[in-house]
Amino acid sequence: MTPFTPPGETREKVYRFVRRRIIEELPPTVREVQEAFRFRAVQTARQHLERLVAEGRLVKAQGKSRGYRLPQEPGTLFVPLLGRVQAGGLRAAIEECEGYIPVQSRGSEELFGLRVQGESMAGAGILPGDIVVVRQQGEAASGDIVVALVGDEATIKKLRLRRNRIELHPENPDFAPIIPRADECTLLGKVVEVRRYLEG
Amino acid sequence: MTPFTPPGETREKVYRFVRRRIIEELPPTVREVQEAFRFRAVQTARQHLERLVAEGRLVKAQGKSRGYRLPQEPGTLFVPLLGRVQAGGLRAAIEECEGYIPVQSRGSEELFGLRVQGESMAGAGILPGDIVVVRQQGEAASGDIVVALVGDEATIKKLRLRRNRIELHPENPDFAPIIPRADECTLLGKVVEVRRYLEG
DNA sequence: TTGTATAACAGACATAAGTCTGGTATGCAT
DNA sequence: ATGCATACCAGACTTATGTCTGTTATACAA
Repeated sequence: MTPFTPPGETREKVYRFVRRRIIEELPPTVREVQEAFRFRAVQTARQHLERLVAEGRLVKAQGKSRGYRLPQEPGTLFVPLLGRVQAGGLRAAIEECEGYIPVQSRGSEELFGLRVQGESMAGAGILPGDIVVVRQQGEAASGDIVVALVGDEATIKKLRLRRNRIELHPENPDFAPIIPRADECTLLGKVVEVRRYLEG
Repeated sequence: MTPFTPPGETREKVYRFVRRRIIEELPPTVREVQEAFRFRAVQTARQHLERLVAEGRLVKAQGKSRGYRLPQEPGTLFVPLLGRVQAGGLRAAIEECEGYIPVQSRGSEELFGLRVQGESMAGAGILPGDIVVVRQQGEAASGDIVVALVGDEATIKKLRLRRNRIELHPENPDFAPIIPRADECTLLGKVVEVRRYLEG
């Protein structure tokens, strides 16, 4: 009645199935697992699931339907994609955003996406049309790639902290560093991700 | 018995509650909505939910538990992130993936993520450690950036179609083009997106 | 052999959760 | 008033889903 299966092999497949389901749509019910693997008994699916919980590979909410979850969720959130940012208005720019893009994040940070204009960071692999994902913060470390409002337009540069001033360095020999006065430069945030869409 | 509530006000709150629950953890059951709003009847929660479905702000899977979902609005899907792909095994590599990343997609395509190794595409802004998102397809156009299995390892190059052969061009003068025999080269897919995580 | 462990099955029970019928109260337009 | 719509409540029915008890089969080690 029971064709022999190597220990753990089916459980491994069950784990992958459940993980995929949790990430892509909805955690499966015990019976959905049963059906996916053509088990003739619900209990077979349940045993595998409970075993995975015991091993710490899944966690569950006792008695709740679709209660199986991954131990630590990836945490995806949608951030506004801005076309450009002009003087005074990060707030305004977010209001008038082009759309939203999915980003993985621990959740408590304020992020936005910004479309890159110009070649000044080409040496760092940041090209015109790329999208940078920016975490809003008022300070950054030397060497960070940042978005700063200089004059009345936002720009992406590498930050250098000097004795008593800051410098914004392009990564392209055709461009010169910017050395702004403190009162004409606002740090909007730090670039945490770069994206390039090659289609559409 | 019924303190008057402005039309639609509660429903708006229900919508926000459900949306938050769907995005952050798990779609709520009807009774969970009921309890969240202290409705004394399940039906009250149900009416709001069904109304939201009728308005197109939610979709539901009839009869299934936790069946309320957001309309496919963001069109986001999670694709497996592969460390490396070796001879024969895109299937195997997907089974043993490192994790999943969120990608925007129309849905019907087979995508995967692949970590970049080597400097050979630096000229196109594709650097070591970057992640390329690849759409699986057996053919591509001249000029596309593709992932191909040459020998026993996957490589990322720009495709050139010639009379009776193909060429795989790096974007870096330090590397030479690859001109594979047809039987030793398999096209895995086309790069549709490039990502670089600057933190973690 | 015996005992133990894993994998799977059979059939049920209990509860969680979706669905339904009918009712009350308030506001608004006719 | 009458009719209609919205918001809400009561209680039940049905199905989905989690859980339980007990059984069979195979592999392996003492």
